[in-house]
Amino acid sequence: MGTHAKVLKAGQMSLAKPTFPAPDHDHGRCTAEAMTHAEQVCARRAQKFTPIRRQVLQALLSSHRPLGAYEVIDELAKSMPRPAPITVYRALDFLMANGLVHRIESRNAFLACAHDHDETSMVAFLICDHCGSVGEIPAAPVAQSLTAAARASGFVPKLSVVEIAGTCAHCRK
Amino acid sequence: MGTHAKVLKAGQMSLAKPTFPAPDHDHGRCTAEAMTHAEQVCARRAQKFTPIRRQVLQALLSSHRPLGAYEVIDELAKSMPRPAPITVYRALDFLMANGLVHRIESRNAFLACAHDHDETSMVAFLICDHCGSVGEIPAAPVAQSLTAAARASGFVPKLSVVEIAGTCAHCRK
DNA sequence: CGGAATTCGTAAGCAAGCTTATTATATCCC
DNA sequence: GGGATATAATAAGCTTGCTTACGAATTCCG
Repeated sequence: MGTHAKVLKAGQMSLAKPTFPAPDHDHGRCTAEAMTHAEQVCARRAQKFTPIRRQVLQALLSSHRPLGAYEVIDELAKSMPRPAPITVYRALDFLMANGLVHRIESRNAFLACAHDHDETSMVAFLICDHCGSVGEIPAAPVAQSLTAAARASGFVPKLSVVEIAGTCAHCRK
Repeated sequence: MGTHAKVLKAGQMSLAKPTFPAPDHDHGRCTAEAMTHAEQVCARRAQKFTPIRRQVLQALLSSHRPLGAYEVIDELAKSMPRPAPITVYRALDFLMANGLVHRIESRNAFLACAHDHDETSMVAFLICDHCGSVGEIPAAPVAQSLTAAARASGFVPKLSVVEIAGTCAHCRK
């Protein structure tokens, strides 16, 4: 069997790129794009994109797998004196506050947000149990029905966590 | 607010209660019910509802708030020699395997399942940021659309985590 | 009864996640 | 320049979540 180079049905939602990164995609370029996007976001908001913040984001971008804080530290340690936890946590807080990084609750881990999705719209995470990589899918319609159901019981939703574990297309062979 | 269709198997009670527990509800009775339900489930499945398992469930039932493993230990320590972590984790595993307890991923905590909901159907959790209590809402329709969206990108979902943080009706005053 | 299987207790330990406290270094802006 | 403000580094430590290893107790069942 050759590569199951199945072209993903692009008809899905309103997302240009495939929601799941192909294992052979041009990762260098995809991280570069994410970095310039981060720069733009920070510039627009007059936030300082300092070296340590940049390096933490870079570490997270090194894969499409969520990394625990200590994994980030290990990653950074390869190219600089090992940073203290607090240093990394501060950078992560900053990156999350600016929508550049997501926290994957069910894994206690952090994921660089690869796409430039609308900040207000909700996303769901697809977490592959096999290769560990994570895809994002827009979950606006889902969010709507969830929100409606929640409100029906007098609950005012603020933040939603939708994380789905399973097997991604590339590992399902 | 919509009345969601209740398709229940014989022997199961209905989901007639509000999804969120009122602060002044008859908690003694609600835990008693949950205990007898647990007994029935265990009996039906020929599982042993041992004292320690019973006590762990009781501890979780002491509030509608999810408790961390160590909080459970603290709770148990009030009425017995402090149990070791492994003891509690074993009981929790058992209770989860039998659908009597949920794990709240975003909190690393455990919650006694108050209602007797259909085991196959999916639930979403509403977590109040203020009082910490948790309500459950049926999320079958949501699950369906999520699953469909996931499959569209070649992903095969196995386990879904839907946890919504916000403010409950009783704290919103 | 007596062996097998399940459950429980004891003891110890480890890694991850996150924090507090304090001092140093940039950066901004007047 | 120089004070105020934001950011980072250093150092230390705490809590929680969870595990391994192993022996004792209990229960099941032929």
